[in-house]
Amino acid sequence: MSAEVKPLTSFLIEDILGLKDRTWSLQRMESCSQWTEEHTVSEGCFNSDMNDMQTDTLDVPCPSPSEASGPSSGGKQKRTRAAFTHLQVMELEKKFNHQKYLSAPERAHLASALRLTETQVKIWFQNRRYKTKRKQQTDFSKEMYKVEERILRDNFVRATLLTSFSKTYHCSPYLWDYGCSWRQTLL
DNA sequence: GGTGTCAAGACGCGTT
DNA sequence: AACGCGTCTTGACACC
Repeated sequence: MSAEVKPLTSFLIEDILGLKDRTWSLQRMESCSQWTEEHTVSEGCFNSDMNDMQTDTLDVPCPSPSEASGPSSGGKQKRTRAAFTHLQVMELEKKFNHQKYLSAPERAHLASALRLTETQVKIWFQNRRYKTKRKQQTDFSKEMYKVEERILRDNFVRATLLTSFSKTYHCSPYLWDYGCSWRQTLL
């Protein structure tokens, strides 16, 4: 790959995926140079069938704590956070958009194709479902807030108009049902 | 330093 | 008992 192309492809992928804020992602894209050389970012870079995926172009993720090598040299071991590559996240998202739950064989298949552990795939889907639910809840809350706000505003306008009307025509709006009706009354 | 994101930990629950 | 799930929290990391 030429030196001019690499940053551009990296930028495109980060821009499309909205992941510009991660410096490690750029570094990881460097190691996916073979992939960026041969493909453009669009639907169908990989076949949806994971059998056809180019697994050799996938970067290896940072080891999770459980996978971290060797016992700690006394005391608590520093927890490390695995950072999945763009390609791994892309494929996971693609699968998630297609189905929210995976069977055991599907999970095993996806895990081996993405070079992740089954647990990592399982946890990713778990977190992804929770994330979706949380977003739906916050969106709903925002919508409800807007509705309530509109109702309050409408009520205020109605009350103001009613007060103005009663003052103008000397009619107590609260006495209409008690014989006042639309007749003028002396207040 | 505060904040947002994300993988993983912790916990309780239901199912087999 | 083992497993997967939902839910919430934690710790690492990046950005401002």
